[in-house]
Amino acid sequence: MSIDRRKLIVDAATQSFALYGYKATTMDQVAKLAGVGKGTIYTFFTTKEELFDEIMNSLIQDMKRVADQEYDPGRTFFDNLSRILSRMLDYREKHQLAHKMVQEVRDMGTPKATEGLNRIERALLGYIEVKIGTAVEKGELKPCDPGLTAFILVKLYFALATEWPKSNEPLDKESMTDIFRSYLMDGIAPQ
Amino acid sequence: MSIDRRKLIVDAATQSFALYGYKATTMDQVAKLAGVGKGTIYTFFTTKEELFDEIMNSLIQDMKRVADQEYDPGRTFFDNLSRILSRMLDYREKHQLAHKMVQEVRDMGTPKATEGLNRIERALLGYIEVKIGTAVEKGELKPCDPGLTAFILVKLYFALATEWPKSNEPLDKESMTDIFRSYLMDGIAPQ
DNA sequence: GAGTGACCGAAAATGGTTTTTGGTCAATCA
DNA sequence: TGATTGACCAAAAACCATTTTCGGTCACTC
Repeated sequence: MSIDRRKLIVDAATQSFALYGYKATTMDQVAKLAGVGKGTIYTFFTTKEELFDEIMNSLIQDMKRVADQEYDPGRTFFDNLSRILSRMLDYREKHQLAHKMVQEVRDMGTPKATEGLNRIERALLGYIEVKIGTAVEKGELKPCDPGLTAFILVKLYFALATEWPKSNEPLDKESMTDIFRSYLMDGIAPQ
Repeated sequence: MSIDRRKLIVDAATQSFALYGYKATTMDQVAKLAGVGKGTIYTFFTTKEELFDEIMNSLIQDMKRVADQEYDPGRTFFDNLSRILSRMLDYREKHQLAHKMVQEVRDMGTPKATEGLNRIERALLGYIEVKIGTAVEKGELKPCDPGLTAFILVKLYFALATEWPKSNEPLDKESMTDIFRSYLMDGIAPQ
């Protein structure tokens, strides 16, 4: 059996997207990196977009794996939540491809990269939504709309982690957990 | 006493900024609209930016006036809060100049327009911060960092009002108030 | 028949030229 | 004589014709 050309292509493309971003990686470059003719790419993927989509799928799967690693059923919902969200933020910063996407969206607004980031966000929301459903069942949370609750928790976490520091002292992980607990678990009504 | 040229200029500039945005209004145009020579503008404002800044000051002052109008000391903190925030959102949509700024930032990212919107946001945060301080004093809220709390409340409100509808059914004003009450007043911990 | 790379049209980058624009200031009022 | 003006300037932006790049195809090769 000959070498797996498909894998060669996907690996080369992953590397190129991570290094140069979506817009700046060319199909010629991917072909050369993979050591295959350009035409060969098009026997596996009909367009550059489709190739990118597959790679984004893998990225999302990987993030899910990492999130699962962080989850500990022995801990409370909010503890797990803030650890998972913190880990996801970290992933976005440290993982080469994810980081490049963020940068490309910020600096050039490439539509396809934006779409990719949106898919990641939707996947994260879906993931948290499930965890919320479980927490509600286990009685760790009041009954609530899991979709809406996921949205609130994720948006708030990201706003605190990325926008708050723009005009204030950054919050460390523990403060974030405390804030989440006091504002969202207990509420800020007196008593 | 001759006509108030300064006012002529400010009015003309306000109209032009509202109609064409920051980038697309030229000092020549403002001069012509105001019916004065271009040089005259520079006897009152050293740069286009300074002229714009003064107009933004007026806008912010006006928003504050509108917010104050919405405030009713007889109502609860959360009721006032969500009515004020809803009114501010509405203002940004309906007020010609504010609306044009939002559009210009979205479509072209004009730095000076972005700065203007940031100033508005900071002013709003400051305004809410004061209201929170009062509410804490009156015992309507637990003691908390008013700056942080204002950030959380405003960010969450705007996310729910502008981002949530992108992939969900929009929330009407009453739902928003309910959400705020149940998530932030009472918290989502059981009991 | 799997694999390739020369080739194609469309889109984007390039760069040199023209136009616009924020800001100045000598001339001109009043 | 101090307020007002608009021709003027340099720098930035807009334009536009030309070239280059790039995603995708397909006749050819092995």
